[in-house]
Amino acid sequence: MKYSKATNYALHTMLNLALSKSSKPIGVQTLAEKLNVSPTYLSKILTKLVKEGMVSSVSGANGGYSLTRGWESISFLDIIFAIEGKSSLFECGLDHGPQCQIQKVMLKSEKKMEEELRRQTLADLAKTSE
Amino acid sequence: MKYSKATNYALHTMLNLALSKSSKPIGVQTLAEKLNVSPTYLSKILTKLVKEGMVSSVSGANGGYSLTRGWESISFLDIIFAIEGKSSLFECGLDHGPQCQIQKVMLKSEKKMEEELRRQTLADLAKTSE
DNA sequence: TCTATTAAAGACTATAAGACTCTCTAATAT
DNA sequence: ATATTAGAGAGTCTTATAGTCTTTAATAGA
Ligand code: SF4
Ligand code: SF4
Repeated sequence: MKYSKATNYALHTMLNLALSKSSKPIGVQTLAEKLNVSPTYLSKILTKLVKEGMVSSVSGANGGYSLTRGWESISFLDIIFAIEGKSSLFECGLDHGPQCQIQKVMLKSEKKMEEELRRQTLADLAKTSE
Repeated sequence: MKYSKATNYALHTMLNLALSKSSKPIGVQTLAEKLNVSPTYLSKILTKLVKEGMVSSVSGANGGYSLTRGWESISFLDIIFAIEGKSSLFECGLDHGPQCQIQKVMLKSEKKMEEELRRQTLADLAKTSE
């Protein structure tokens, strides 16, 4: 069980966008170079972020990507969910009701991690990384 | 990012072993039937648990698997680590030193989950599941 | 000592998910 | 119009998971 590389790229890209003071959008070409990853691949990741409303994009010349207003409060969890999906890490396929302790424990521990990831915002990250 | 099925099987098998009052070891055949999984596959999972010292095995007629002494204090985390390995969920491959906030956050959140998983023992599970 | 039984090991196959690439279309600034 | 840039979709490559099959080692009991 590992985070996907896409999540890694997404986190770094969001940080790059947050650190860019420019008001101009940044092209995927530029962003991809910093991460040493192919532009077309990063493009798909960015599209997911756009669909979740954390990033806005503009096509055409001088187009590119930029963070949406309110970006400061975007959390690590938001970014991770955008890429990995929101479903639980543990799924047994069955449902043996409330007497099932296994799911209860697995779910609770997962929530603890999510809680922490929700607490960390992009603003925090940008502040300590600049 | 999902837990593997093997982890699921391991947790259920450990629970089954804990609930079995019999002092006789239980064969993989029997254990596999309960989970509806092939005996040879479950066997590999059990071997991992044996190697971690949580389960003891005896070959030959009337052989099988049983929990080792001290099983009550085995935690969910122990079982999960035995199957999934102990390495971090987030690995970027690089090391940009202490100013890297991304790793810091990811690692910390992971630890929160592990903390919770370490708190839950097999004894707790068996008690509330019998 | 022989045989049935059971775990362990290893090679192998199958399926699925992740990590891309390529090509084409749509939007937009100049 | 044209150049530039994002988006969408199909297709490929690689890796990890999931699982099978076969052989060997250990042990109980006849
Ligand atoms: S006991 Fe819980 S975890 Fe296990 S199969 Fe039933 S619902 Fe799933
Ligand atoms: S900044 Fe941190 S997470 Fe990103 S590549 Fe460097 S060490 Fe890894």
